[in-house]
Parts: sequence; C-alpha cells; structure tokens
Amino acid sequence: MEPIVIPNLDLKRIADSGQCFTWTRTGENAYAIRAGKRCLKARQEAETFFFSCTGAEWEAYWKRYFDLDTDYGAIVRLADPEDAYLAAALRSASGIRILRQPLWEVMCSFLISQNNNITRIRRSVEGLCRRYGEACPGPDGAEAFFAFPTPDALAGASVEDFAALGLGYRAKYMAALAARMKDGGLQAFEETLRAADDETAIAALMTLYGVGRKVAECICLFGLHRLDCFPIDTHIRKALARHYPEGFPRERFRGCSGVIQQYIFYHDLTGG
DNA sequence: ACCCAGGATGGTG
DNA sequence: CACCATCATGGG
Repeated sequence: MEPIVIPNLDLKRIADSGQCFTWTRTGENAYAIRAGKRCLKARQEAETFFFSCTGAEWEAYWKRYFDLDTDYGAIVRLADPEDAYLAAALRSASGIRILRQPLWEVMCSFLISQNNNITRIRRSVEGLCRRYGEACPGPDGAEAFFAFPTPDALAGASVEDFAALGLGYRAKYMAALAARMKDGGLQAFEETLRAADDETAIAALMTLYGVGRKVAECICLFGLHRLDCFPIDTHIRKALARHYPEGFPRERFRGCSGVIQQYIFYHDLTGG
C-alpha cells in the first residue's frame, strides 16, 4: 500500500512500552510486527508510515490492531494542566497506543511476565514461537517467521519443555494454562470474558494458576482492550507513591485510566 | 557479587 | 486478616 500519514503513533515507543513481545526490530524505526499468523513490516519517518501489507489487509486487520479509532488526544486532554509530572509523562510517552493484540498471545506473555524483565519475557515468547509455532512465509518476500503457537500446540509441551525455554518457575503455570485452553477451551473462556464487566473478567482470569490481580489487569487492558483497567506493577507502585502520595486521581480518567497508567509506566521505565 | 524484574503462591502467626 | 519466604533466571 501507499505510505500513509498517521498522527499520534510512535512505533519505537510502542515496541519498548512493555505491552507487546512479538515485535522484532529490523532497522531504524522499523519493525516486523507479528500477530497470530500475520506479519507486517512497518517503518516510520516522522508521521509517515510504510507498511508491507495491501490496502485491503490494512483496512481488514492492521488499522484496528493499531487502535486507530480511539482518540488518544482526547484522553491526554483530560490531564490536569497543573500536574507537571503527568505532563512530562504524557510528553515522553506520546504516540503510544494500546494495541488490539490477540487475547491468547497476551495471556501467555503476561503469565510469563511476573517477577521478570522485559528482555527476558521477549526471549521466552520468541522461544515459544520458534519451538511450537507454525512456520509461515514472511511478508513481501521477507524471511519466514514463526506464528504464535495455538493452545493445542502448547498443550503438547511439558513443564520441563517450558522450563528449557527459560520460563523458570512459571513453566508449571504455562502448562496448566495450555491444558485448560486446548480443545476449544480458549474460545469458551474468551466469550465469558468479553461478556463480563471489568471486575468479573478480572476475577475469572484470577482463577488461572499463576494469574494474580496485576497480570489479570494486564490481560484485560492489553488483551481485551479494557482501557479502564489499571495494572499496578513495581514501577507504577513506586512512581505513584513518589508523585501521588495522596493517591492517583483515577476517576479523572474514568473509562481510560489504563492508558494513563501505560504512559506513566513508560515514562518511569525510560528514566522519568 | 549484588539487586532487580510489568508477582503469585502457600504457609504461618 | 497480615505478613513472609520462596520461586528461576538473567539483565544491568
């Protein structure tokens, strides 16, 4: 497709924002972006984007993946202009969007994420794909890639297999998750989640072995696009304690506080 | 060598 | 209820 102009989208910041672990950097502001069995080559120059897909594929899938229908400018304008810390966070995180990634990939990624660092999470997810994912031809004649493995493919692996990929003590969590989600279990579970309100969905996710409140909220925010979910990890906990000793005014961002959470997370991560 | 990482679990007081 | 040790493993 032809190059297109998209305001308020920053590939590098999204890639480094800790919400997706299936992007591969291929050059300066250029990435191979995978979702399921799809792979998109993307490159950014200022607000101009070069995508490898056809216009039809863009309209049918990737436009939604990048969440281009959500008005992030409106969310940013909810901030208190006198809140200097938040203004700085919003500035450094400008262009980050909450991707609409496949639920299953988000569930697996954030199951691995607990007490872990982003570099290692990415390596483990890549290992899952390389070992259990289907080999697919690359986009635009580029090199082949491995799709994210299905629940049934992962259900064929053992705890020891997952441990060998570097999952550590989380290997048993992944084995239990795959066992529960194989044979159509994922589709049924996803229907239940999508029909539920936020708190009910979080509670349902927390019944999974290895999923606590924080991971459940990450799955809701990044896997179900529930923008008012607000995962509190060690970065957020420390940043809020330092800058909002009286408590963070989530109600100011009703319906989209999770986006603000993501901006603060990124700001803290990059030295805020 | 040391502390930390997008924490959760199971046990104990 | 509230703590608290423990959990693998490598990044910085």
